[in-house]
Amino acid sequence: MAAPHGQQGWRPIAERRQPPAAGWPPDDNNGSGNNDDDNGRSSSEAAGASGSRTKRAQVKNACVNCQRACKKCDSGRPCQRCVKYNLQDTCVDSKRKPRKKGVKRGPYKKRKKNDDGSSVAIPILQSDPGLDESDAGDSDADDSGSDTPLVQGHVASHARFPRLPLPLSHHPHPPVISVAPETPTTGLTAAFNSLATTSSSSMSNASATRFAPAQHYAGHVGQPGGYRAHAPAPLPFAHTPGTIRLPPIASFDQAHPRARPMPTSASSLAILTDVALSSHPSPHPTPPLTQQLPPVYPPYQAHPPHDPRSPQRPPPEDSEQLSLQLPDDARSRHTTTGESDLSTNYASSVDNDDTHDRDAAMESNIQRLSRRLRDTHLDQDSGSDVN
DNA sequence: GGATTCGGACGATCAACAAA
DNA sequence: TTGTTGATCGTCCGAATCCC
Repeated sequence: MAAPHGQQGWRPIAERRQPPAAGWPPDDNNGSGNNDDDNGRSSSEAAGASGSRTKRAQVKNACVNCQRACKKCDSGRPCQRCVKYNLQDTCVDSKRKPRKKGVKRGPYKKRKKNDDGSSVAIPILQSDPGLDESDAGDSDADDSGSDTPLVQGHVASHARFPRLPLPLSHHPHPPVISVAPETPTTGLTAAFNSLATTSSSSMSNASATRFAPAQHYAGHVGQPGGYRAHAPAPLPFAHTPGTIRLPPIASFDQAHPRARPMPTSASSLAILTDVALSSHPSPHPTPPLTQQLPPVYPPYQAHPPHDPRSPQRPPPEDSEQLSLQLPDDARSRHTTTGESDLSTNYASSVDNDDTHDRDAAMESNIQRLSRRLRDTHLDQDSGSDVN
């Protein structure tokens, strides 16, 4: 984990660019000779002896291996790092997803002319007195009244594209991040919304009102096409055998401490269920969820993601899970629509039949969990005030 | 000790916006 | 039409952790 601010070892970013006294550079670049940026300068040089911070050089397009490892790449193919790890065969440019179009941006800061003719931006005052100036013109999660999505601004790439908790080579099945890519208009989300409201009743009102509909994630974590090769795109309520995967809420909360949109999704149901069950152990134990539900692989894949490092991966044995796959072209169809409305939902971008099949399966799971959750509450909370 | 994970800072790009 | 702004997407640093 990254050391949080204030912990030993943390340095300001600008300071981090300064080479430590010894052991520099660490990690992959250590002694590999590829510590030079594209301008031929070493990183320590680039850090700037003058004290003024210099830009961090980055390649236009990292190769897929470096991208996956979040490590420095170079413009050569194969790149130095791939050569070092004997990955020349797979050292190819990563694909960039096209930028979204039609995203509404709200009013800009008004520009005011200086005496010298130059213009300077001045912030637009917001009608909400609770917003300080730093919020003005800034799409924050608190600007819930705007037509901009709740989740805006920079979100750590790992929050947007969660990475695998273990090396792929250690996974008998690919882990799946569970984030709902559907909108509240679907039966699935509607069902979950009601459950979320119900199950959050024991929370404080403040917490409960922070529940946000699923589309607040839809433009980011739940958006098809936005997943790294090693971070499979999600299906609602997907899980791996042996464990239910939680959505990257912790990451999201760290990135947006003021905006905590609880994802109203099947994954949140999993969280709520886990919380409820852990705090209110049922007197009627049920089998583990993972024994009740078949493994679900991410959309666009008929098989688990292939890891070049572990060539032998058995195909999924349960054919039922394949019925939950999305058509191969769902992704491209979605990303080429150019829809400006982020509520354009994932489900609507795929065939209705597929959506219905998927929703039906998902709703079945939701309903099962809903019953469990409610039963648990009824068993344990009878007589207590859950309002 | 090397490999991997992962939070998050930082950079590049470009469409939306505002002013000329 | 042109310059500015800010959202989006990508790179990769570096600490923590894993694993041989």
